[in-house]
Amino acid sequence: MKIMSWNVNSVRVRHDRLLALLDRHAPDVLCLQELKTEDKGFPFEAVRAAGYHAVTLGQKTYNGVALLSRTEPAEVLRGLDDGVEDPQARLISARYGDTRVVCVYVPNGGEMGSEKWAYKQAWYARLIAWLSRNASSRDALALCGDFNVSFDDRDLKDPAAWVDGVLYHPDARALLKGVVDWGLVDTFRQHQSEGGHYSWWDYRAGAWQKNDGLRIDFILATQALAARCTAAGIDIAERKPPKKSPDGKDDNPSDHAPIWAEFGDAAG
DNA sequence: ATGGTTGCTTAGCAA
Repeated sequence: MKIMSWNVNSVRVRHDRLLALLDRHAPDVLCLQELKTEDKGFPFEAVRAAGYHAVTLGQKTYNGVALLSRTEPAEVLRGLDDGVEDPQARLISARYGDTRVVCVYVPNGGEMGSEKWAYKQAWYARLIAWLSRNASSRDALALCGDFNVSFDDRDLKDPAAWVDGVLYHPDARALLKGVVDWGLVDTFRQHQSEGGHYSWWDYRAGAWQKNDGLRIDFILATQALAARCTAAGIDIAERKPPKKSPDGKDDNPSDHAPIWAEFGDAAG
C-alpha cells in the first residue's frame, strides 16, 4: 500500500499536475491539502476517470482537504467534529481495509503570540483529542499532511532563521511532539536519518534556487502500521519550477512537494 | 531590502 500526501495549493490550478502525479506514482491513497475551493470546484470527474474515488471537505478560498483512493473509502469522517464553532476545513479521514488514513492541514500560525498562533496551539490539542476519540494507537493508522512544524535541525537548511517563528519555535516543536507522543512514528525517518531533505520551499526570495527548504509534511504511522513501512520519500522533482513555456502559459508547481510511504501487507 | 511570489478574488489576505 502506497500512501501519499501533497499540499496542492489550489486543486484547480494544479489539475493537470494532479492527474500526472496519480499516473506517475499510482498511489493507493493520496491525501490532499489546501484545495482552496468548495466541493463543487473539485475535479471529481477527472479523478474518477483516472481510476480514483474521492472524498472531500472543501472550503471557499482557503484550506480544504481530500482523500483519493483506488478502493472505496469506508467510515468517512469530516472535520474535527468536537462541537467547536470552526468553519476551517482541515481534516478528513477514511478507512481503507484495515488502515485508517487521516489527512490534515494544520494551521500555519502566523506569528508567535498572534491569534493565529493561539488557534494553531488549540488545533493541535483538538487533533490529539480527535485521535483519542476516533482511533487507538494500537490500530493501523496513518496521520498525513502539512503539519506546519519541523522536527529538528536536520529538517531545515537554516534553523537559526526559523527558531523564533511558528514553524520551528520550541513551543511549535512541542506541539508536534505531542502528536507523536500519542503513538506515532515519522515514516520518513525510519528510512532516512540524514538532513537536507525538505518538503516545502517558500515561493519568495528564491528559496527553491537556494534549496532553502523545510520538511513540514509528514506521514506519521502507528507502530502497528510503521512496522510494515518498507520505504518512504519526497518527490522533489514535482516542486521544481519548469522552464517558461513559449506561450507564456503558467505551469507553476505547488510550494510543497508530494511525500510518500509504502507499506507491506498485514501479517496473518 | 519589514523585502520576495503565488492564489483567490479583485486590493487585500494568507502562506
